[in-house]
Amino acid sequence: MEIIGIIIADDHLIFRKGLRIVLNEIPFVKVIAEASDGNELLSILRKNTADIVLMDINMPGMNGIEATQKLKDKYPDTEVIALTMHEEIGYFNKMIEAGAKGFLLKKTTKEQLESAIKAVFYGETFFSEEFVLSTKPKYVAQKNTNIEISEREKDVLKLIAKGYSNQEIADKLFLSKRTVDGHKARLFEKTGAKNAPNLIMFALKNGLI
Amino acid sequence: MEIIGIIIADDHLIFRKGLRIVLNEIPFVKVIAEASDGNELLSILRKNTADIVLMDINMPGMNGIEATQKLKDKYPDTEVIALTMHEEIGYFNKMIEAGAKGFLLKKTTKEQLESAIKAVFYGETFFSEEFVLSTKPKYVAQKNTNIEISEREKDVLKLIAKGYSNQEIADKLFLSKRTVDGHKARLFEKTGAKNAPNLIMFALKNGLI
DNA sequence: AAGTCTTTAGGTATTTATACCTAATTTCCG
DNA sequence: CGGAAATTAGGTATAAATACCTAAAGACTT
Repeated sequence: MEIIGIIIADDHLIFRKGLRIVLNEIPFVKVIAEASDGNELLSILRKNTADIVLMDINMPGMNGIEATQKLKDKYPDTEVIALTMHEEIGYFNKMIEAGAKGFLLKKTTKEQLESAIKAVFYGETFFSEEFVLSTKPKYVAQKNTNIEISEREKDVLKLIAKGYSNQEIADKLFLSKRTVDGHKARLFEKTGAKNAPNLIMFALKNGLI
Repeated sequence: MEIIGIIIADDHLIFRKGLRIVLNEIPFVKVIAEASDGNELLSILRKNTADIVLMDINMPGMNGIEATQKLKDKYPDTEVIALTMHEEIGYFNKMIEAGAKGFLLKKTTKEQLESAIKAVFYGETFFSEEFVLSTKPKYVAQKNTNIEISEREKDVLKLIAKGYSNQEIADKLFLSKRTVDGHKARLFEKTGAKNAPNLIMFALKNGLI
């Protein structure tokens, strides 16, 4: 059997180490590298080839969804298996759209990991049972509430959360106050929030900040 | 330096393995055993003595809070450091009451882990920064900046979060708008928030709503 | 090359929020 | 009972936010 080369992308040091140990126990698997966020992953991929990336979703800097999009764009032969917490199940939809071929919960077993890696390597998909069972209704419900917040809008959002006025935000980002007004108006429109406090509620509930 | 004996209690296989690897890199630490839930932990303690238990909160069977209570009851010299996900921050008080002496997020660093183990072993307490920032500081390091929010203020706070204007809140609570203005001003004063969005941030971080 | 999206920004008007005052009831605790 | 805190609310001002407009430059896609 061929050796399957794997890269781990996760911001948890402890999780990375543990995953590496478990993967080392699988004979046909070789761990090539570890990345602590999306940017590091892409930088590793410029020098190394991997068959599969085991990808966390919630990472600082570039998150798993964005990293998966960019990865599939540049290296379509490298497959992605998402490794998520139960709480991150809401991102299922986005990860699938980004190109992930497998989904496992972080409290997976060695056996399940082995099956998922084999399946995805040979062109199939693999979803852990817990995932399929607990996502189906949410998958449908999530689709129409799929909100895309641009980078600049996120910048503004974070500064609103810190308590800055539109003028102060404009000064910090070297923009006109009117531009900030505009970004904010678009945020209201996209999220359906009525005003700034409501927007913050929404953003925190949906993991936007 | 003495060798500090540690038991890991967590239901995640991968997390246990990773934690063991990281702990093995700390020279004065020895991992005695791993338990996958509270019952297994207590059964291990009947045959072994440990200085510190690194305890997950959310485990099947007996959870971390109950396990900590029973452990401190039978083995008062064994200290507990909680290792939690950010989402489990709400159990902070219960774990403290149960007798935990330290709190770390699961995405902790080796350095923080080392500091926490040393501190707790020598009779002190250790809380990771994120915990201190996002929980009520009444238990943490004698900082008595305890914020008391009255019932009426909480009512107003919740309606702000839902996106209502001061006038709308007044109508809903059968008050004058000026009264709502007043409650809000007091909330700003008490929390140190600059404005409404900032207040929502604060409230959510501190479990006020 | 055409079209879309993002980011930028201005005009104008209105609504809302916030600051800094004061002060009357009510409620609760020692 | 007495005093502190909570709840209520008004006056006056200013600052800020939000609602509608429009529009141009740059990035990105097909």
